[in-house]
Amino acid sequence: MTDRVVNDLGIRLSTDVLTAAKQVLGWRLHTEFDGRPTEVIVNEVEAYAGLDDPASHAYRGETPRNGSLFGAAGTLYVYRSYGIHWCMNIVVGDESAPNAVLFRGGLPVVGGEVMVKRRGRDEHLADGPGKLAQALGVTGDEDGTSLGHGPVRLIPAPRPESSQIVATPRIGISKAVEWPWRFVLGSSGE
DNA sequence: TACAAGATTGTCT
DNA sequence: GACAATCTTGTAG
Repeated sequence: MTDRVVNDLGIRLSTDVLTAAKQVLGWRLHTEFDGRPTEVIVNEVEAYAGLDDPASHAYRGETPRNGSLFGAAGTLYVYRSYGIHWCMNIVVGDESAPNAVLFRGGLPVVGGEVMVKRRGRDEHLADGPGKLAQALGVTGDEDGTSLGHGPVRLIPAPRPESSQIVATPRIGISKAVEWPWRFVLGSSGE
């Protein structure tokens, strides 16, 4: 195994981005802003392999925009999508391998009312990367914070059976679209 | 300095 | 099913 203890998190996470992506499925994303906690179970992710992945924001090297990607493992990378939405990633590589796992969706378990208020609707609360960030109240202000002790935390959970993990091609990208690096827990994604 | 593209979502037809 | 919204970054001239 290539697992190692991730900075600040006190958890073991593989440095291999594909393995790490499958590891975080079933884990919980917890945020707390203004004393209002929210939490979801991660059920959809995508892997981005930094310098080796044409679809990754890190592919062209470090810029002010993607600087967090080149930070320590366990760092939260938040970027603006299409000028409107925020999307959340966890960095799982290191300075030389800016790998990241994109959180694409989750199941609300805590703070449902808060998420409904933030989203302005009571369904489809977190079934997309932009929706997930909005439901959890995450914005660019949280970019670069630690998922171990920042306002956004990742909580490990027992790993689901591998038979419950479905691999499919990634969505919404124009490069390396055929790589099956999107992982969905159960059959909820398709 | 100007322009094109992007890891999306919500609304309208 | 098709398209508009919206803004930051990267690239070309």
